[in-house]
Amino acid sequence: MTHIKRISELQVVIGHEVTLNGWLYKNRPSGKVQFLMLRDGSGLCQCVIEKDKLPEDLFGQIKHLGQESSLSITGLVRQEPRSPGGVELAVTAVEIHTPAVDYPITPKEHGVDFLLKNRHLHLRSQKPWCIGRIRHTVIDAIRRFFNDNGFTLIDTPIFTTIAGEGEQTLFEVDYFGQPLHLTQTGQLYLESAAMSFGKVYCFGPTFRAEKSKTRRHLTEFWMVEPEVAYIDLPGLLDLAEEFVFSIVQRVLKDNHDELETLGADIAALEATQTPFVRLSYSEVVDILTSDRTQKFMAAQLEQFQGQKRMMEQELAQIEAADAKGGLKKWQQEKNARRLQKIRSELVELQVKIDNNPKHARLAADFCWGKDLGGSDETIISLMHARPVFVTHYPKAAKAFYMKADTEDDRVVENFDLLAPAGFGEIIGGSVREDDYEKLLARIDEEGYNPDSYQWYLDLRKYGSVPHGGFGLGVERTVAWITGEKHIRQCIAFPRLMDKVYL
RNA sequence: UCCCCGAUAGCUCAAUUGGUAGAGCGAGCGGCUGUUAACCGCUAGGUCGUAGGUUCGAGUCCUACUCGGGGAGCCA
Repeated sequence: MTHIKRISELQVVIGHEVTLNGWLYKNRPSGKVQFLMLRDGSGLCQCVIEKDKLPEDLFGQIKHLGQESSLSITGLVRQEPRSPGGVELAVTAVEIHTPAVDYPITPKEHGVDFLLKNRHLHLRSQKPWCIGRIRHTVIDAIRRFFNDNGFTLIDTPIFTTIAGEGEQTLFEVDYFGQPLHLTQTGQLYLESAAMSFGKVYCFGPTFRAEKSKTRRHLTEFWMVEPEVAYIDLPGLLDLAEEFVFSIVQRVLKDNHDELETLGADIAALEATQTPFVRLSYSEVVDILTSDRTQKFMAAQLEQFQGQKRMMEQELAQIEAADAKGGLKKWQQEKNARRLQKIRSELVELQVKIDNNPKHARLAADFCWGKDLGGSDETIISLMHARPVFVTHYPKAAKAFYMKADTEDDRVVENFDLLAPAGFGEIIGGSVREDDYEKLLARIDEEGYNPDSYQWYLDLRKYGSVPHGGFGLGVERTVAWITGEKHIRQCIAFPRLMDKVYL
């Protein structure tokens, strides 16, 4: 009796005959034996076909199958260390569903633009698949954490009537003639829910119309936002710390293989232990403008230039060897591939070398009162091996609803969490202003219409309590954990500024 | 909006100071019983992003435009 199995289940059915339903990832015919790499969505498995085990015409047909042809393969499961999952299938029967011809994405390298234009197909490749699995774990860990800690899920609206932090960054939609906006945060709605349930969270897509074309920005991304009644800033930091730690632990436990395939820095993730670093904004300003930062940047520049020299040396050596001649064909080809790789790495390195002095200058010239720029966050996070909390930003640089610090009225009780190794901000959060008069004054100062905020002000009228929360960007978190440079790889169908592919 | 870089075969990239467009991968055919981005032989595949200009001659130089990448500003 043959059972249909998924590749991820094969370890427990060694010695049995099973059927796998999947797609051809790679075919290596070799005379009288063929190695089919099959993927079925749960993993990869090598299937070995010996010529005399199948009808001759079927064996020939399989030999000419293109990548991504859909197949059902039946065979005996046996241990084989040379196969990706440690087991392989000794094939006894093959059913071809749909042969594929000229699949555009090959196991070789492709450019960013090409892959995004073919995102619907690229999703089948190893790298997007691994990232997708890790994203799934991250989201599951997020829900588990809040559900297990007494939080109630509240689904806040996508169409919103009021802005969280300034209206110029919102997408406007025509709602039966009335202008509404796509949500950029569920926070204001969540605050009212917190007064009902105590501890709540929302989780969904969020939209920003900012003209930001960087590796950290999407116009549509997913954000989870907890909001808690009766909490202060230290309480929020503890919550965020425990929360992020739990996500990292879950990914390490559930997705070790995927992290390895992606080449993620597993040791660095394991080193992400609590407590995280805690700095105030003012301390960060001191660090940025200090000699220590200038030395740090200079050391980094020196390191980049050292790498550049080494690469240029290798380049020259290879070119000299080529010019000398007498190389075998395979050596020439190997050299050509290496040259190509070095050249593209040199371009990337040169950008870092060019940017270093600019970023060093931005840091040195930083004045108290400005919001931290992307490069400033990068510098601070590069200087620390653990995530860094930055607290107490200047009031003027932050949103109207943040509570002023009781000791220093110039700053608010807020925090950002910077992921280590230069990834930058993954969380922004704050204690909310809970005093009716102070909040009304801030709304006036920002020039907003108080009528629009009537219901929000009501929360301060009826049993107001200290409360606060934060938002964590899912794609940024996934990018940090997986080691991806650009967050567009961390969502299935990314929406970029001025660019929607599919 | 500004700055830098780029656009050559299906994909990734070469092409010496302007002189007959190449390679690898992929595709097709053939070979190989243990392959791991396999290997070996053969074949097909191009209006060099678009438009104009300089020149005996332009992939290469000049101008404009289109598209893409990176960075800045702005922001999660």
